[in-house]
Amino acid sequence: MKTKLDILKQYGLSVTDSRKKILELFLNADGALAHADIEKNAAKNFDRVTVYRTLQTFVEKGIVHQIPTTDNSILYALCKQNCQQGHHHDDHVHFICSNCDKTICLDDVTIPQVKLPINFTKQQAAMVVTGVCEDCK
Amino acid sequence: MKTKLDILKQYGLSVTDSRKKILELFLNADGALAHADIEKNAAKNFDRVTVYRTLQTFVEKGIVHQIPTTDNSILYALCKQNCQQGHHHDDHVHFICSNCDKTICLDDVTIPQVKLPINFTKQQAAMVVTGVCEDCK
DNA sequence: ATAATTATGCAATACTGTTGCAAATAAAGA
DNA sequence: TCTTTATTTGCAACAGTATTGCATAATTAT
Ligand SMILES: [Mn+2]
Ligand SMILES: [Mn+2]
Ligand SMILES: [Zn+2]
Ligand SMILES: [Zn+2]
Repeated sequence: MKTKLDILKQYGLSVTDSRKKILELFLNADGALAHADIEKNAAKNFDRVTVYRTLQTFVEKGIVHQIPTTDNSILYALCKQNCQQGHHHDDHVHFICSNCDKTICLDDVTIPQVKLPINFTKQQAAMVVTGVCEDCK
Repeated sequence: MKTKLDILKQYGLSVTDSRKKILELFLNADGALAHADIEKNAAKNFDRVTVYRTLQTFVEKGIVHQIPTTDNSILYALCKQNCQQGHHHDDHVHFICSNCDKTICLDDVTIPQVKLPINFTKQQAAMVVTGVCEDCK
């Protein structure tokens, strides 16, 4: 089984308390986390700034990916595929439950292709579906 | 031709200087606008708070819709279809150009259906594609 | 024209995110 | 293991973003 420590080393990061703690939060979470969630659960011991910097590092390294929202908050979730430095393979759909507010990576639901107008070139695509999740059904 | 005034009346809003001005900005814009854009162009005369409240009202009424981003900013764009109070028909793809940074409503590109896992119910879907736009090609 | 309703501006306040720098910690090398 | 080097952290200061209550001003309805 892959430990927090393994993951940090695998991505070439030095192993520190805050990184271990924040990574643990992701491993135990059943949905995506907002900065505020992490701050609430981890920042008792760590400075706010450290949380910002850790999340930024994790995104850069490809340990977590970001999920866009329309409420001025970014959500973060563990990358499950083989994401690497500056190259995410985050082609799955995200689901936000309007009842329990959890955001879930639907790792098996691939973002469908779309035909863009002529002269538009695609680099990345994100898809967020809102609705009612299986638990709230 | 439908004027600013018509639009405001159509949605049951009282006609005020700030609403007219902000609506004008949207009508003249060739892409989506961030709060900051509006503040920069309109807030010479209006208070910041008024911009917040106006955008909120426009979203509620269905005059503009929001576009999610991963940079802690919300973008707003005019609704072109028949959106109404609390019921947006915003089923088109949004395109963010990584070169010129403009965000464009691809009104003719419909968000494709996705098959959700069992016991998940869909309410809304948003899709944001990044890449290079026709002007920057 | 007047009254009732609604929107605005202002001030205060809270929340969110960034930067520089010194101290602390971790990794690399002997 | 001890020492050196590189990296990370916390703090403080600051800038930017968003929300609220309330008095005043503007708009709409009568
Ligand atoms: Mn995901
Ligand atoms: Mn749009
Ligand atoms: Zn739910
Ligand atoms: Zn462009």
